[in-house]
Amino acid sequence: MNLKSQYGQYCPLAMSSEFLGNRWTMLILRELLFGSTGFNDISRGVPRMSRSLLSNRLKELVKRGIILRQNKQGRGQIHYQLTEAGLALGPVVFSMAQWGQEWLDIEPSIESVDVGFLMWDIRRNAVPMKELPNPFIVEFFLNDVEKNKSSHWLVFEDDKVDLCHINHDFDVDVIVDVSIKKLTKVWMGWEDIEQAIMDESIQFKGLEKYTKLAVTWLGHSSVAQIKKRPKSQRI
Amino acid sequence: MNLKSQYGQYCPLAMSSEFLGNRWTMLILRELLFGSTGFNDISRGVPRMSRSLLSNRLKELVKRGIILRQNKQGRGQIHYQLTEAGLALGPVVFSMAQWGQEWLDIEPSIESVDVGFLMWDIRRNAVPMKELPNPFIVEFFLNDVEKNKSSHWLVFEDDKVDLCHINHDFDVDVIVDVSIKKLTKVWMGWEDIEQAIMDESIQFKGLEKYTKLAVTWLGHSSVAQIKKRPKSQRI
DNA sequence: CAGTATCCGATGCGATACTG
DNA sequence: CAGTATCGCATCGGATACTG
Repeated sequence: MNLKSQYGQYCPLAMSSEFLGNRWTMLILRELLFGSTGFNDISRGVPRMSRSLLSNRLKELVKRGIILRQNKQGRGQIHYQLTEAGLALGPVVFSMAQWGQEWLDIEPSIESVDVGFLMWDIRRNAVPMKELPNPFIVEFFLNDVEKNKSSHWLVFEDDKVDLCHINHDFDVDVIVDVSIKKLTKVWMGWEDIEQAIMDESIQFKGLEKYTKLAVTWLGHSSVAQIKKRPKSQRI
Repeated sequence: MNLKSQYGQYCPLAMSSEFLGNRWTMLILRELLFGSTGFNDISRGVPRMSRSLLSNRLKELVKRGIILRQNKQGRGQIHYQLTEAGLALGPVVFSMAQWGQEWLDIEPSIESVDVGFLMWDIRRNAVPMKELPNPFIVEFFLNDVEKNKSSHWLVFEDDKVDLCHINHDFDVDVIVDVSIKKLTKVWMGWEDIEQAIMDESIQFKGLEKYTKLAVTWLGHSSVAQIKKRPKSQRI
């Protein structure tokens, strides 16, 4: 962990960049800002990051006063929590995400979407609804993904949402049949989900009283409401 | 220059971080946003960056659509200019600087201030005034800096401000006698300049009609108006 | 669950020297 | 002024295996 100044400038931008510019750090902050507190939860949000590096980064953030490492109720349950200064990084993280959503071309990013990451992201923003049974179980069948990774289950229970990659003989209420690229696009707000339902590139199979609410309980990315620039202007 | 995706996430934050997180890139954007267009001007804003690396970064930014490289009026005069997407990064750069100004402890950053960088920064924000003669020449004498780097001249002429490190037998109007740490602090808004004038830790020597305007023509950092958190809360 | 230790290859980047 | 080419070290970080 490198805490010494690389830039040698008193400029606050330089001082902030000293650690915000480190590989993975912004993404870790995103996870924390979205509410993850456990090591494994954070790790699932940055699946390509090695756990040892995540460990180092978390230590650095503790040392810098961005997060606290707390051992709640003994039992090795560690909680990472943003300090007030860490919480104040929200606008920084958000402005960078907003710029990306507005200006960046999407094509490169959907070439190799990590299935696990997408599902974990969906779990995070899925919306429990009182109109749904308890539990309410949704199976995602990603029809263009290799077999052993193509099925995922979202379990709505007691106002929480869990994610599972293994079939536990669930009593599935709704099946979502869609390609991973299409799912990414509609969930990110890059394409209109109503249109995708119309042309059946995404299909919700189950009782109509549940499928007609799909657009709500599925949720969407927290930047989905930010409009992309027209294709010709993107970079 | 690495344009391939390191994070493998469609998340716009990850996509943006792919290049905004690169060493020096945010500082280069700061220079461009503040109006530098030439290679050497940009380079003076990032004095510890090697020129070959700056060259590479600029190329990358061109490739990504953040800046344009234009050869104005032939004659090898190259201008780097932000595209619309590049300009839109202003809020990102600013939010990061703002967070740093608000939350970061200043002590580490003033331990080893680069004199050249500070003077270049001051030049950028100095304010030409109609009440001043033309030219108006200010000598900075940094009384705690080694002799061959302690004197700098700011030349206000025709609504432009130039900086010089060599004594050209100037007709100096005002001499500023101050330590580099104190100058940094007041210029960054970390300490009150009026107070520093009172206790004579900064001294303006010259005709009173010019020295009494010093607080104005000296200017201050573009984040100086952002209040720091009380010392106890800083990190 | 929440990490740590070690290994080792890739590459980032600073230094230096050179060009039109 | 505006770069480019080359060298070589340092460190970053991924992979793997192990721990309480």
